Amino acid sequence: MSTSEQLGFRALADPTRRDILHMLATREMTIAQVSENFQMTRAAVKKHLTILNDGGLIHVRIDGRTKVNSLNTDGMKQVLGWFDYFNTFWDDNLAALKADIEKDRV
Amino acid sequence: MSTSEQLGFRALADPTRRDILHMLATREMTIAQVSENFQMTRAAVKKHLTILNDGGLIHVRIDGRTKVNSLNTDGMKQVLGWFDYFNTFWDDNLAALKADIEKDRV
DNA sequence: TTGACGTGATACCTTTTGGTATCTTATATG
DNA sequence: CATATAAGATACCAAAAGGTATCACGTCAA
Repeated sequence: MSTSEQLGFRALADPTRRDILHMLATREMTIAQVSENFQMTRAAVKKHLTILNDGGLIHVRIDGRTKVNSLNTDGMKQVLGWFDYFNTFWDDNLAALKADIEKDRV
Repeated sequence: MSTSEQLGFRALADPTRRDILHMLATREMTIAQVSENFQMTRAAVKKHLTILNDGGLIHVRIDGRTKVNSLNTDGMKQVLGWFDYFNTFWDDNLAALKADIEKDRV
């Protein structure tokens, strides 16, 4: 049952990567800009960004010698899609919450 | 700053644990029953169930010498709540949609 | 009570993960 | 061109994750 959200969930497992996603929600950032917000080295941040990209949660745009990272909302939705399975069994509150999170119906 | 979903995301990172959650969506199961669905040993399954319990994603009920595992929908909702942060940025019209959901149960 | 059975706990092993340090490559800019 | 700068690549390390094997504990049934 290898699914597309496989690497997405792995990417979300680390708190640093979840923080990065929250940062990218407000603005797109280069690797250097993201690194400024953490105490780890730029190489470590780069690893996290690679994992986020592998999970389809961010999009990378090349701009000269810089790379601009932005949130990939489609990837986030795919991860959220995993929770669809439970809709049949859960109460209406969850369906409402999930609909609230997704900006439009898949 | 909420870190309540911290262990929840870690628990969801493993595909075996996600499969277990899908199983528990339909019915509650003992450790032995869950183990029947995987190739790994019962001890390994027990480890996964412990991690799921630490993440607040399942609930364990003691019944004599057996332990019955069931889905903890509240824990799942807490994980889903992490995605709520993005609502402000994903869609400007979300506020209206949110109001519709709360009012009319769309 | 005696034993079987369901589960818990521990030791141990291998692979993965998260991190640093270092070197190389590519691109602006003087 | 020369040089500083942004990012990629690799080697390496410690810790965590995922697994097995094994033994101990509690509970049910004969």
